[in-house]
Amino acid sequence: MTESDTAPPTPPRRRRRKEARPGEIIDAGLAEFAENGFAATRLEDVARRAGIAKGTIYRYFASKEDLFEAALSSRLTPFFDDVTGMVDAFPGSTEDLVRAMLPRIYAALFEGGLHVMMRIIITEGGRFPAIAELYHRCVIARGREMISALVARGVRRGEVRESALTDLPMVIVAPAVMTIVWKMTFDRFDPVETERFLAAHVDLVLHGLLAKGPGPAVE
Amino acid sequence: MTESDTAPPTPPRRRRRKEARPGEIIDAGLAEFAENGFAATRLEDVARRAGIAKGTIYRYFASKEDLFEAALSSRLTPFFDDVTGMVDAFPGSTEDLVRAMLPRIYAALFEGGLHVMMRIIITEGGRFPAIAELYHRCVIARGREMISALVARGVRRGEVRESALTDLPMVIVAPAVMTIVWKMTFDRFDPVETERFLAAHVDLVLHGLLAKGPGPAVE
DNA sequence: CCTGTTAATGACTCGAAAGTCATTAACAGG
DNA sequence: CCTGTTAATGACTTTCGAGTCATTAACAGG
Repeated sequence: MTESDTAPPTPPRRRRRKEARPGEIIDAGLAEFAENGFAATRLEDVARRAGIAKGTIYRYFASKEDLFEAALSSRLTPFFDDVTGMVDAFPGSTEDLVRAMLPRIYAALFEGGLHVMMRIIITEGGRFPAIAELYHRCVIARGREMISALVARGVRRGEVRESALTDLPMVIVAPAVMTIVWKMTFDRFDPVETERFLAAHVDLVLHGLLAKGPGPAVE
Repeated sequence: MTESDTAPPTPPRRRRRKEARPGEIIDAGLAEFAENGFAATRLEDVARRAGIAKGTIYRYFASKEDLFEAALSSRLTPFFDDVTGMVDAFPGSTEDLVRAMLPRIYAALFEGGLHVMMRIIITEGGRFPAIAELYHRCVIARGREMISALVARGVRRGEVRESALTDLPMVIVAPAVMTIVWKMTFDRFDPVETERFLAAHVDLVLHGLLAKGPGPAVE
């Protein structure tokens, strides 16, 4: 009240923010799509979540599907860039590398927002081949290269045995995928403790990969 | 033409088959739900696939959701019954048991129709808690018991080491879950060879579980 | 063959959500 | 302060699919 001369007491209901809108709409859209899936999401709800009117969405996106694709494309985070570098540059043993890398992947998934993306890809990927393909090219394929690099490096150093795993390294991250699926479906009545799950994952991978077995677990 | 007196030349367009209908509708419904998800499935399409009119569906099911739940409930196959028995009755080593069991699980999934069910649970489970809970109780929980039994038996026999895996045995089937997810989303442009995947899975699990490592792979 | 019962049909209703557009008002530039 | 541009609005139109129901015809039993 005392400062009603500097700031307008009633800020305008409408605001023109051409730059900020698309990003806000995408944020709201991702949240709704992750929660309800593509078909069951109402643009009315997306608009409400973004604090705008439904019509405004159509100033920036031609259709619901267009928004969906734009939203997913905008989040192809270059998460794996530095992790790939990490594999090559890593000074220590394969065991140490695994013990460093899996927690990082879990953190990106469950503390960062990546699992929201994964959830959408898993539930809708089958019905949006273009998006699945994009995601495959930008994230999955690079993740696989990273794991391949890890295995190859281990074999080179004589720490990792040759096996069926050598040419199918994706199997190594399967427990993380399972965790995502579990959280999507069963978590509310049978919750997963991510840390314990991660520990079991590390344990399985180390014993499964290493030629001589890992050292004692680090606490 | 020569036998046109025994069979009616023009079979009636309508046929009254009160007994057979529900099953046929469920089959058609499952296929459509697996393909499109719940929200995007049209009952018109379910009807066409079942070779009937849309109205007929409502003679047997009260609503789309009712059909969905009936369809999923009808396929809670007691697949794990005999497999659980198999664990306890198995005469051989843990290694042989794993080598027998994982292929069976994969066969049930990918040659039997179980993966269709899994696909629906994965994509829709989050939005249908009642169904997820049912499936969890009837399939997932029993699967976990089975794996637990396998691990416990192995520990008892001195073949399996104690580890973080001992109390989180689900991690052991994670590669199978990942295979389902992969087939749902990326298979069309980067197909998985199920056999090779299974081989890598067996390899990982045996090295990950056994105290002394497995014997040479059996061809 | 005739006839009553009821399974099956598909045109219809109705509601919900996608997408449109004439109107409104925020802001910039004069 | 005035005014033109255009971002924003929300009531409106359109589309689409779930669910209804009066009508039709398959079959059974007489």
